[in-house]
Amino acid sequence: MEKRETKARREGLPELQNAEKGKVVLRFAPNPNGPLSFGHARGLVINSTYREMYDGEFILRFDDTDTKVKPPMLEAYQTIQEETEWLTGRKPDRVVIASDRIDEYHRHAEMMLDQGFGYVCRCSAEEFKEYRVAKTACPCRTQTPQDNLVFWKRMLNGKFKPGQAVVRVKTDMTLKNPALRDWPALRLQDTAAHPHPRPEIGSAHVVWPLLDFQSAVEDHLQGVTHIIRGKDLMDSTRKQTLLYEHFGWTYPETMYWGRVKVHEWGGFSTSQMRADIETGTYSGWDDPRLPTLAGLRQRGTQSEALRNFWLELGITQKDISVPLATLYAHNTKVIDDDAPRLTFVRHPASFTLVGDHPDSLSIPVHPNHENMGQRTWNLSSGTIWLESEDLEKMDLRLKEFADVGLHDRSAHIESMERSDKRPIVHWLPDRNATEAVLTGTKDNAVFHIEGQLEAHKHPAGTIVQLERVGYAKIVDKTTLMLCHEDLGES
RNA sequence: GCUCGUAUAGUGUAGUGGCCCAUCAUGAAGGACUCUCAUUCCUUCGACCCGGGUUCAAAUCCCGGUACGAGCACCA
Repeated sequence: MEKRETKARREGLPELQNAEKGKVVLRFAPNPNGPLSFGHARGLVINSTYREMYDGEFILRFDDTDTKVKPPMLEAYQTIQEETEWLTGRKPDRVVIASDRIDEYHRHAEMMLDQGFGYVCRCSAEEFKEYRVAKTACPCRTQTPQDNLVFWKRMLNGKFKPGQAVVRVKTDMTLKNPALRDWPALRLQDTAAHPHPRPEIGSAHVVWPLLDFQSAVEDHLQGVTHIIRGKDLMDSTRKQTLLYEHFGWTYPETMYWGRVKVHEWGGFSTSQMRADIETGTYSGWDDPRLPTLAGLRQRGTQSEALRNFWLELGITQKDISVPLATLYAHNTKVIDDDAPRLTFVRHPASFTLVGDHPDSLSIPVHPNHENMGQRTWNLSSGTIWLESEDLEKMDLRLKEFADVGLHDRSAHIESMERSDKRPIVHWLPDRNATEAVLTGTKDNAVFHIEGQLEAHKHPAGTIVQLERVGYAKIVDKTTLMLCHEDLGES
């Protein structure tokens, strides 16, 4: 009987190992070389949800220690904080910027050299690779701490060019895993040619930590207790654990998730998107075709839907491929109850109403929620719009109104009550219609559909349901953005 | 090549030796409700990678194979 409890389907995320309520510290550390993407959302959602579960702390950390290969984008520091707040529903408890902490990393590098578990290596990358493969020590490995500190000062003073010297962590050249053998901790960057975009940093430093060192030291300094990240960083954990042993620290608990691919999106990289935006392939970071948070928001994806999506996937180490339909299903659940109904007649054709009918019509804003009020349509002109795709059938039921028969350009009212099984179509009196364009995406292309939109007072940003068409976001008076891909139109 | 990791329905996911002829969601098909091709509700379909072993008992433990992914960057 008690055992049924344990067998019941687990709800939400699994428990954290070694976690004490109120004492859990988590972090998410993106590179600010662009705004956040769909994949980043996983790190944000999982880590911030654990913060919630354990009443702990959540740190947003900018790992901006490369000025050349992945140069940070200045605006991203702000954007990412806003996006984090949007997605997680609150500000991070702490924000740490790695480039503000260079002195701290230098201090630890010096400790490492002084205590003899690190050394300044002057081999080239190619040379060292041979030593790594051969499992033999490079000549620099046996230098005394005194010598290492001298070389260190020379690194700091710009006496070496990038590539001429690097600080390595002494591990063991015979370790089974080649990735762990005397891994590099800090290197030189030509910050004169490639200054850091933050004006307060600029060209102030030439010795910069690599991710494994920076992240390891910072996690310790911030008291991080649990690290949950992609399994591509598993070797990172092993490297960092070796460093922690040297320093006499204890490594946080770790969990990993696998790769996620979205069927409809190929492999997008931040740098590739950046290039495509610059060449005009995409309109901006918020282009609805892009797998960025900005792009998803642009098309009306709710943060709650994104959270539910990632929580449902959980943190398995399996590499998976999911269709966008899964995300859309979550989004539909979130938005439907609040989405006012609106009529949008695509490719409209004008008809004249023939027959007796009232001058006005009242239709609920939402069929399931009377308290959302009524929309009132004005029929006095006797002219209506019908969707041209609906005209194949000559007998139609105008939704909420009347059965009509179509002859030429007129719609003859045959009955106000529903009298048979004729198809129900959406329609619009011209007095309540304005021209509008519905924008959507399909197969990485943008399409526009012209039509007549029902007059409304919803502010920009409102998610509405266009009856028989789909959910859409109101962009401005005459523009709508389709929330979910695939309309069968192009 | 070396190292590490993962393998449950179409797609995701629960399950850590007996409650499992396997959970939940999504998807597909059918139906109910509805004056939307929406929402809601109901029904049906459909899976433990392969081969050995341990055990009274294995999706669950062990070994081997296969497949897929990641790391071996002076990127993150």
